[in-house]
Amino acid sequence: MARPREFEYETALGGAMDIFWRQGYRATNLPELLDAMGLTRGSFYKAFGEKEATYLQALDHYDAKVVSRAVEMLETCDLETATACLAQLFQSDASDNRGCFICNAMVEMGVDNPAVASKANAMAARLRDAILNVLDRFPGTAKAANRSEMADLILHLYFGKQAMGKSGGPSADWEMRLKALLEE
Amino acid sequence: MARPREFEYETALGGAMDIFWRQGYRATNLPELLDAMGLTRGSFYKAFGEKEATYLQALDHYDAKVVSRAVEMLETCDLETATACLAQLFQSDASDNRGCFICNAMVEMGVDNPAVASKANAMAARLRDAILNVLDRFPGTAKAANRSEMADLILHLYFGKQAMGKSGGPSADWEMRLKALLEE
DNA sequence: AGGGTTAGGAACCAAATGGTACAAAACAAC
DNA sequence: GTTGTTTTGTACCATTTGGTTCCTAACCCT
Repeated sequence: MARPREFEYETALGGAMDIFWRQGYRATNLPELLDAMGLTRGSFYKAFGEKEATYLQALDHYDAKVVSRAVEMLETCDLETATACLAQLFQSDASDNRGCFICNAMVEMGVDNPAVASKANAMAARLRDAILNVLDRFPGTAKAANRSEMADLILHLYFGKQAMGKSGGPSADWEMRLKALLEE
Repeated sequence: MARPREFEYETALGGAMDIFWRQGYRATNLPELLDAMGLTRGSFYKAFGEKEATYLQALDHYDAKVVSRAVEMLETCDLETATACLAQLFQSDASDNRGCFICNAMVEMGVDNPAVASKANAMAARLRDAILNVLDRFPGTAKAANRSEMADLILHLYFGKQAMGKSGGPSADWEMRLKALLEE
């Protein structure tokens, strides 16, 4: 029918997610973005449209890949490793301090880009629900009355840690902290 | 001796702080910055040098004005209002969701600008010490053994709240939360 | 093999970017 | 008022920005 593309859409989108995640939207110019995606201008604009649309798609990709994996991890963890699982959420899993894409997007784009804010809020809500799910499945982990509050608290701690981590300050043992927080 | 300047340095710097705080570094272009500072190009470059140097100075200004005021507030609050004072830290004091300049700077510039990261970390440490000071002055507010941990926890909650606030998600009653956290 | 269709890539573009040059203007000292 | 010094504002600049054009290449189908 026609010439087939020489790249995989998902792979290229993954590259876009990586660089937007690490550098943010405005700090990433087109040449850098194209390089990260392994594309040339022509194919990029044909397949992805504009830079901003690609950023939105990168957020969706983050939702589908990274957030979903975290949610799944929290849904399948067992009693013994509950706090460890929650703590795993906190440790940044990359050598560079890319932090959390949701947090980065909220801070950089949240104010004047409703589409970004909406997606970011939705992902944060997913995370909150998954945390609450852990607390609900293991009644010992928190007082029944305010499990919902506790989930929100942990979510806020998570965002705080991710934000502060980007400037490379001192880090902490979050498993111990969460254990102390939940076992009172 | 010579022609006097027609603007007040501090006032202009305050304007720079405001717009960098609200919009971030990269999202603020020179015309916007000049407008916010009430300056024209000529006087700006004579008095402030480059855009980046102005950003650094704006951070110092934030330290001297905003952070210092918060620290002072925490140092002078009394027992009855301890949690209220801490909670006051959390409420964003502006109509636009500008969040916290320290948090914004960490997320936007922390990774690839060591000067920004250093200043931001120093301000965060000041905030942490002031929180710890409150906990120390009022032994009832937290278990003695881990007051330092608790201060760090509250600081992280603060950053989390400020980061998430920028995307305008649902907010919460932080005075009640802090009270619950400290009175266990 | 040829036609139809889409991908790829380089050249190109207008606009916006941060930063500079320089002449006019406003003051102080004399 | 003249001189010396610094501010101010405009015009200007090179570079970078995101985005488009358009021609060629590659593939499928018949």
